[in-house]
Amino acid sequence: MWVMRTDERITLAMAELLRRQGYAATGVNQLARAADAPTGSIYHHFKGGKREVAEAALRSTGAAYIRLLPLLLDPYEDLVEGIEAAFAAAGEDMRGTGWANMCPVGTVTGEVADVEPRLREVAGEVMAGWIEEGTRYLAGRGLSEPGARSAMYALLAALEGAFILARGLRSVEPFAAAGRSVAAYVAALGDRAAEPGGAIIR
Amino acid sequence: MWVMRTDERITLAMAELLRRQGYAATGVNQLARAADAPTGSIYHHFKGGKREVAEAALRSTGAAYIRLLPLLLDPYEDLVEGIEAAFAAAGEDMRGTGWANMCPVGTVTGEVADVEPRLREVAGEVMAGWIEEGTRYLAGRGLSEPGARSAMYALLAALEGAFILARGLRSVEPFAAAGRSVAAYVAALGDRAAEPGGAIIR
DNA sequence: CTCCCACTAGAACGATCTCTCTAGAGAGAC
DNA sequence: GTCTCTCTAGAGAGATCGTTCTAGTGGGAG
Repeated sequence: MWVMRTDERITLAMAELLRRQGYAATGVNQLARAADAPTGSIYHHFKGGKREVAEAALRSTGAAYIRLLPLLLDPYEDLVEGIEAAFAAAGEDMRGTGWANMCPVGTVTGEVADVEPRLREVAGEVMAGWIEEGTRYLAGRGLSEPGARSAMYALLAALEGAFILARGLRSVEPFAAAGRSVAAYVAALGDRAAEPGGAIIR
Repeated sequence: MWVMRTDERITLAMAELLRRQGYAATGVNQLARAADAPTGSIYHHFKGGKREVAEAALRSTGAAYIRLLPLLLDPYEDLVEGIEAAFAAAGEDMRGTGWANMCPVGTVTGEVADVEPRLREVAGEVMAGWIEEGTRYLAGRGLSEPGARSAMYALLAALEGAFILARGLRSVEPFAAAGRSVAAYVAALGDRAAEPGGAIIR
């Protein structure tokens, strides 16, 4: 049977801990236990220690998350409808995991951007990548480039915020409302793009 | 000259630290230094220790934040226009503070909801209060009650998410886009409410 | 004045933190 | 077989954590 490499196990365990309890509250010993690896192995694979593990975890989950965008939206011919459905799916996933499945990138950014500047940088790079890829995707679905970019900013903001509200309120309602809001925005962008005057800029 | 009570100073310093570096990364000694109070005084005023101080900080900033809603939106006769302006103002405030002025309620919720259940509860109460008061306000501005509630969920989600994105990306663009998105949603709700058929539900 | 009590002040405690260090296991080269 | 090198394993160092504890200060009541 194939087994995961130790450094991958460590990265994955860190990502899981980050999204449940953040960076500062996660200890190296706890990480070692979760990854089923001794403390020494962590420092063997990640000479930068806890921070370097967190960087790797942010990058790896960042890459995984953006792949969900086409995965969730491709099945819907109507983009607006797809967005509402995607938000609803995210909400159900959160409910199913006991309101724990936060986005680690958002959690870490909110938590220690000042105290750990390197993590802020990495999170910023991941987010910028999301914007770029997401903009390309939405433009491919018919939005103007500036409209797609703006919609992507709005979508990510609504999504990250919905995670937080849902976690605090223990309700999927924030996801439902955020989805309707972003859908309305994309619909408005599309309407205006379809007008005789042509595409709208903002 | 009037001086602030010690417990108020402690609460305020905690709120400031929470929104800059979160709960876990904030130490009691650091809090004492920031509040200019000895460690003993903290435990005299807050027998529950660090957690109780955080609870007080969440409640007090929660009450302060919701007051901003009418303060920012009342000057605008057009609600949709006011929402865009309010988001822009929040973004500029964040830029002006070096991208540090997060919402402590959002930060703490994302960070330690699992590890500190009591803080999650308090954050949930604060958020629920925001929804209630905000719904009343938006209904007073002409939205149907269900529409106002949904808009409030969307507004808060977009706002909390914009804080995070702006902090990571060091840009006000997330606030601008989130503002446009929520504005588009409120406009759509209003349009439909103004239709001959009457108010829309969702 | 004395008494009282709210509060200040910070030393000290045990636990826990990140990180380092030494010892050895195990696979592949020769 | 032996040598080598990567990785495992966890004990330990040194700092810092949240909290408790004792001592002392200062202002108002009687």
